[in-house]
Order: sequence, then C-alpha cells, then structure tokens
Amino acid sequence: MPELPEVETLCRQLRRVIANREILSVEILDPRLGAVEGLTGRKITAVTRQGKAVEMKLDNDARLLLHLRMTGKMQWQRAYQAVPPHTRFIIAFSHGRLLCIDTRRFATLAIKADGSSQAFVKEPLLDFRTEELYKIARVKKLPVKSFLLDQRWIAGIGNIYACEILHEVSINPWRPVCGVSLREWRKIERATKVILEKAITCRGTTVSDWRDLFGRKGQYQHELKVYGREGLPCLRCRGHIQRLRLSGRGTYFCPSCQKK
DNA sequence: CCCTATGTTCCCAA
DNA sequence: CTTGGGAACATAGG
Repeated sequence: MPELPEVETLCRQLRRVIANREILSVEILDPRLGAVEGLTGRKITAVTRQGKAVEMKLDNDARLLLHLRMTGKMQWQRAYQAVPPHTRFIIAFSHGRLLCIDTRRFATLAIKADGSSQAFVKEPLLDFRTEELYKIARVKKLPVKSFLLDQRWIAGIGNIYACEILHEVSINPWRPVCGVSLREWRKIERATKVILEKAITCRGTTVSDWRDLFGRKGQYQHELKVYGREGLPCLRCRGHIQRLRLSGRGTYFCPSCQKK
C-alpha cells in the first residue's frame, strides 16, 4: 500500500523517534517473516528510504530492511497500548516501542550484515534521469504506466501516483512508452516531483487504511485528480474519469484529455 | 459467492 | 533470449 510519499513520511518520523536509540528487544510475531538476529543492544544510526523500502542502519554497520508491500504499517507506542490485531513484529526501546502491523502479511523484514552493498536505487526526487529513461523507453512497447511502475527504472511510484502523474501530463496510460517524446519525459519528471513532494507534505494518501507512524491519516487523498474518481467529471476538461484494468491494476484516467 | 485492494515475484506463453 | 500477462502470496471489506 505505501508508495514513495508514505514511506518517506515514515522515514522522517522514524528519524525523529528512534535515531540513536538502543534496541532493547525484538519480538517476531509472524513466523512468515523469519528470524532477525543480532539487533538487541544495537543503535539505529540512520533511517533512509530506498524506493518503497525503509532502511535502518545499525551501529555495527548492518542494515535492517523493511518493505511494507500492500498493507504494512508502522506504529509508535510511547506509552503502553494494546497490541493491535495483525501486529507482525515489535521492536522495543526504553522510551517506547515500534510495531509493524500488516493485515495481508506481504511485508518483508531482512537484516543485511554488510553496510556497503546497497542496491542501486533510481530515486525520482533526487536523481530523475530523464534522458536515460527516454533512451531506455524508446525501444519498449509496453504501456507507459507499466514502465512507470517498474521499480528498476524509477523507484517509488505505485499505482495511485502513476495514475496521477499521467493525468497531470495528459498521457494515456496505454500509450506505448516508446512513443513518449523527450519533451514529454521532461513533463513527466516535473509532474512526478511536484506530485510526490506535495504528497509527502500531506503525509501520504489515505484511501483505505494507510496511517503514519503516529496513527494519523494522510491528506493527499483530497488532492487526487483521477485515482478513485471513476464516473466523476475530469477536473481539467469536460470528460469523465474512467477506470479500466491495465496489467491487473485498476487504472483511472480521463479518456478525453489523456488520448493516446 | 462475487469483486476489489497503495506491491513484488514467479511462471509461462508468445 | 526477451517481453509481458496473469497468478500467487493472505486477508478484509463491500
């Protein structure tokens, strides 16, 4: 469920709460996650985002990698609160505890001993490589939306923001990506940055159950132009928003101002 | 019972 | 070999 803005929101909040704090204990409640050894007594020295994943660096150079997938959430409990249903692991500190709650149990947690072997992530906010993307895309026939969702090319865009970005730049989601001009790629770059940064400012999009570290809803759902607006009038033209399936994902667009 | 769901990975057919 | 589509993963809600 969380895309880049939601994960970025969590990372910023985690930095405030657990940076340089010692881990007292780790309790894995879902055996599906597997064992995570060697965390007790360590301090978390940095929290960074790699695409949609949270990376927590430890003071022994190991890294804890968390991917929330579809329904994963993190919750900070400062004082005692009950453990909510679907809690998958708990990391305890002296000043509170961090819970991972994940209804569908797709989230993954892993520890990497080496601090150096970071996967190379194409970060759209800091390093949007427009000309490189244009060159890669120029020879691919798949729909532009599928290309935007491929984390190998741009890391962090998911279904909601892909729909929003393509609407903003008036490109039809089914357009073969080889047909996107360099000029249009520059528009995609601009729209991606504007939309993702605004969504971060709003602490993400809550359309169903997304909550930030402190249990609050995001606010970007009030800014959405197409996602979830099937049948409603387009906010830019006189069309009405349609929802069709593209590679199994609900795809919202305006057939009137997003022509192929 | 049906369908839907903010993600990723694997399998298989073209 | 590459490409792309669909299923699978697991669960809740409409």
